[in-house]
Amino acid sequence: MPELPEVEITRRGIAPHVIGRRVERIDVYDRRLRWPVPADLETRLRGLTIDRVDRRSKYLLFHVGEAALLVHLGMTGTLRTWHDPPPRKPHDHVDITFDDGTVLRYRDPRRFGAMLWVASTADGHPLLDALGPEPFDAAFDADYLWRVTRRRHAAIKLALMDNRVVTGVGNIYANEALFRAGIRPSTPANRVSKARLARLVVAVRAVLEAAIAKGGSTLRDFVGSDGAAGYFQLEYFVYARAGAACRVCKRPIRQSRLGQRSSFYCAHCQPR
DNA sequence: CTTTTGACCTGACAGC
DNA sequence: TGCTGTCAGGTCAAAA
Repeated sequence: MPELPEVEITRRGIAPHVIGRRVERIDVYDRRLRWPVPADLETRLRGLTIDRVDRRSKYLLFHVGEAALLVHLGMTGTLRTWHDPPPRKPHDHVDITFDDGTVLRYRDPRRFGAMLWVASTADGHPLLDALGPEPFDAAFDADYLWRVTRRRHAAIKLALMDNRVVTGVGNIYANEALFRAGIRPSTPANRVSKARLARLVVAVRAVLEAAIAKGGSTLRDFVGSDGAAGYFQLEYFVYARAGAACRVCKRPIRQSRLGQRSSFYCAHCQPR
């Protein structure tokens, strides 16, 4: 579910409730996430104070001194804070209780998410070390995109969704950004001109910013840290709109498949 | 190196 | 009311 905007919404919602708070207890009800929740997580984290909450790609990092708790929401994960949490429901896998009684609850029906321990953020972590630039980094520009796509013959949409190229862009926002940039998703990456890559950089940032401003996208189950839904799905130009009229030219939106993911585009607004 | 495919897991929905 | 098949926001690992 969550792409960069939803993870960022989660981060902003949670940070004020947990920064400066000391972890009093950790209850892991089900360790079977994408990787098992480390058996020693409780003993490592208990008693430590959260200094900062960062987002890197779609990962959240709860910094505690040199170390950090790393959380990924997978496809269906949500993190919510409660002052007085309701009874645990199925798929509520972890509760972290702070010294002021705040409870941070991790829920993830499909269990594609992760909760791991990073011993030293200075030393890096295998999941973080190979990541490309953040979309809002100055390093993500047309020259950079041009350089890293020279040997890529596969579709530009696959490059855009590759976290080594740029982080945080998933299926929804890749489709939306390519529409805004007027680029057909199936175009081989190395055949997109530098001028159009420059448009793509602008479009990626614009769509992510707009989504964050709307609280992210709630398709099935995403909610922010306070339980509020997002509304950006109402502004989609192409995603999940197969057969519907293009908001710009009124021609039908088409659907295809690239790398086992649904792709949506307007054949007129996104010419070959 | 790039590219493709399968795998992980649950729930929702369409069609029979 | 079942049952089966398909699809879903992610991304890793293996194989080509």
